[in-house]
Amino acid sequence: MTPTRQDAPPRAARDERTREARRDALAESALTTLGELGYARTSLREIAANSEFSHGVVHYYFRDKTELITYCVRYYKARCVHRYDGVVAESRTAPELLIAFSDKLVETIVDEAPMHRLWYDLRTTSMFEEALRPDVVAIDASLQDMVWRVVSRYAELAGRPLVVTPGVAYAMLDGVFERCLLRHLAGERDALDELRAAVRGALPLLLRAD
Amino acid sequence: MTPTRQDAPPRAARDERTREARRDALAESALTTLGELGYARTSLREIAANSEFSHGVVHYYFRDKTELITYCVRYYKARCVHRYDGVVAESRTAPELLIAFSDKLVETIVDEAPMHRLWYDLRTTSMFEEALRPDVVAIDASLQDMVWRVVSRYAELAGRPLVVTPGVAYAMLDGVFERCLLRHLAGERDALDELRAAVRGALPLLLRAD
DNA sequence: CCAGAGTCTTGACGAGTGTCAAGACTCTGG
DNA sequence: CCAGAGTCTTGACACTCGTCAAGACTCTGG
Repeated sequence: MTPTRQDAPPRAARDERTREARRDALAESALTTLGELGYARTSLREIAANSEFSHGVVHYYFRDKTELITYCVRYYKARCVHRYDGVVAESRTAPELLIAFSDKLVETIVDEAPMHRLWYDLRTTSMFEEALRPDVVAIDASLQDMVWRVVSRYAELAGRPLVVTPGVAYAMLDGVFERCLLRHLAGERDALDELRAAVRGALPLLLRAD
Repeated sequence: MTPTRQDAPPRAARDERTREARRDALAESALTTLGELGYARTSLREIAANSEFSHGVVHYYFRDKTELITYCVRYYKARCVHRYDGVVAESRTAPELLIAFSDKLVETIVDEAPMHRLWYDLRTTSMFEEALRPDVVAIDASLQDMVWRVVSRYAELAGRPLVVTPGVAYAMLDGVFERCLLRHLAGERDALDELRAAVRGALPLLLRAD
């Protein structure tokens, strides 16, 4: 066998890597577009216009629109489900974690509002389109775990047990977050402060009364 | 002046009433269609197909699609915001109200699932389309009031004050409800029982510890 | 340098959309 | 019974969409 140079891998392998890079680039452009327009109004031409390619190239890297969207959804998930792990790891007391977590929520609702509304859009759309449901359910479960890591660590630091299930804890916090996102997008000034206050007030309620 | 017969009002008045009846009939058909397909995939032809009229008639009674949708949204609101008033009026103790309210939530999530997912669809869509936002915000406020009537009456019967604002109480319950709706639509059997249990477990948390 | 595989652009297609105009139908006042 | 206002249907329009085929461009192995 002819030995291959290590810094020049065989053709197929290199192609596979650039191919993956192209798919990721298209996914980035797609996510930008989806965050601006929403699922229903996002067209392949608009996605391509937000990329460096023309509209036909999408079908060169993805079988159809559904495959692109699915790829985007998974791409998105991989990027966001560990958003609060730092908060969990670095907080030393329960009040400290409460403050860091609520601040982080406010930060992300400001910095990543389009991605958040896209997620709610996809989740709602999955109530009508079964094709989206498996991926949405998987992400929802990941988000529930993410919240549970925060909440259970909070309880641990507080030295008091939780009185809610992971599902209910996630649903409650998510409800608060979604409502504040809507109000923030509607331009309500105090939405952010209320989110912070709401979370700081709500988390202690999930602990057994001492 | 020639007196008009009381059981035969002038032409214009009668026309106005039948015109209103037509608009309501179209709104009913539109809501059915919207609940089945969602906001984005509902077309005027599909709405007309679910009515006794042809597709052109929509523009005879509504200026454009937006006016029809707006009319539908308000029509929907008027029908649903007093859903739990009976529960509030008839319950005599806090535990009784808790049971009646949670049962009613389960009942409506089963019987009116399409309308509920439509509401979430509209609310999410309003994050992208400003035209929908005023009506959505108004309905959201009505729903918050609706929940607050339940929750505050519950606190009153329990003889303990609430420790959350109306907005947070609504957001938390709505989050639990939305999550269970999604799971119910996904065919998860225990979604309904979990909704019931979640609400019965959650409402007491909103009262000051005794 | 050149053939050929790989990559990307362009333009077309059929289906579906909101909108509207022209005309057919219906009902009623005189 | 008839004219005309009111109501509804039909068919067309301009447009956008996902998809795909034909060809142009790019890059590289030999």
